[in-house]
Amino acid sequence: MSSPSEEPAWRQRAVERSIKAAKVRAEQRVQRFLDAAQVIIDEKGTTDFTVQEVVDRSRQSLRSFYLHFDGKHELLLALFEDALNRTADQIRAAASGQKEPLDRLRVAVQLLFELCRPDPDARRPLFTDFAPQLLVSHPTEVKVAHTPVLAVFTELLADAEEASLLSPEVKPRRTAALIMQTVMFNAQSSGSPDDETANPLTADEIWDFCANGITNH
Amino acid sequence: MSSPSEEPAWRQRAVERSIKAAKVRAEQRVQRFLDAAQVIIDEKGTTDFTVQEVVDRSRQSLRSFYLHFDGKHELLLALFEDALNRTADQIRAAASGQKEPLDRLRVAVQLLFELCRPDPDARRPLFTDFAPQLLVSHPTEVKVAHTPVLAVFTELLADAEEASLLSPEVKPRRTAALIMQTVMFNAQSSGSPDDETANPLTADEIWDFCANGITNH
DNA sequence: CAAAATTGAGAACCCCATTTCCGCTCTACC
DNA sequence: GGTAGAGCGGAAATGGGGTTCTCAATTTTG
Repeated sequence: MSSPSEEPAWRQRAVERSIKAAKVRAEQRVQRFLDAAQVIIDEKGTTDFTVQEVVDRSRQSLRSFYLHFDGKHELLLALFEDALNRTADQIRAAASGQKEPLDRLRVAVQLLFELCRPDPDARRPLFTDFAPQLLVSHPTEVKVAHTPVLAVFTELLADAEEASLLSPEVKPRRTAALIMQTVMFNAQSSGSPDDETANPLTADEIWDFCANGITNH
Repeated sequence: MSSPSEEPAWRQRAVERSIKAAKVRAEQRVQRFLDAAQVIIDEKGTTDFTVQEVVDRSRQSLRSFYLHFDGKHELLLALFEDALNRTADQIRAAASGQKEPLDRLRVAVQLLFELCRPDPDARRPLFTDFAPQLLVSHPTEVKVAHTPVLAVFTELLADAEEASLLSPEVKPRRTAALIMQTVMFNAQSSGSPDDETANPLTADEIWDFCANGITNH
């Protein structure tokens, strides 16, 4: 009786109009939570905040928080997705500065590497803290969040393939995922650039590794 | 007066004898905790156990647990180290079955990949759960725990280098770390083999990636 | 304006790691 | 052989944090 297929269009529209206001309000509240969380993260340089802090900062209530989010993890995922979207844009922009497909790819790899590297000064614990944390608790959602960055690399690889710059067995889509994860994870466990330990992996090294492999041919 | 330099050797020995028994007892208790934890992990196929469970299983007490371990993380690290030691041995053994240096390396890469891949059937959540979890909380210790596996790959790469099979710019030690992490991390986020999703990365693919890179040369 | 839905403020609940308290037992040392 | 002390089991207590619940105030809707 109330199946969508039997709902007259006019009713749909009426309901929607009625709901729109509420929807806007809800979105505003959600945004306030997100903004508050982002501010806290920027301040503390870590994702070790409590839900209570976010609630206080956004001048709302716990009740409201759990009304809009399924839990803390959804908040984290939302922030993570935002960050990855921005990152994807940033990488795309940087890559577009190069003419040659392989140069574009190189720039993309090196930038992603620098962005994911843990740097105590730069305030971006999204990758160094969120990623591993969420990867444990919600691997599927994390993969989805990676999509925009993955898309950039897929494009870049497709371009390179079209220019016959890649080995014939390289499949752009699959290799894009391979490269992205290789770069991101290796960046995270390479000490920060100013670390004195023996392992400050460089962006060049990782690019050489991805591009040329290790064999002597 | 009680400085070590003034302690006569006979006293040192006497004390040591006296302490040895206690030490053995302590080691046995520690081992019972470790065994209990391992059993629970094997049963549940996850590392989501509580300290209380381990205590009950080992028929000891919470008090005793915190007397022997600084906290849950030490227990996890201990298990993780054990697992990585066994893994290193296993890889070394498998690799030794091959004659050619590059074949040994390939076998090592492929085996490590399979071992780190999340397989619901195989009971080894050490890599899929521990690693990310500990990497967040105790990155330094995790790196130390990786040492034995890293050593295997360093040897294999050194062999290959000696046989002039590697590109000249490849540094065995650094590249070993690069390969190990690339393999481990990519394995963890590649769906299990029987997964229907589009991304069941294969051991061959990751080997090709590491060995040959992506460029067309 | 009245009914209904949304919020706020805060207490309450739960899970779990970690600590603490109280006896008991076994070891070490005289 | 006996006694002080360390080691230990059992269980209650503490504490941090996420999540839920209660109730009254407020806003939105009709």
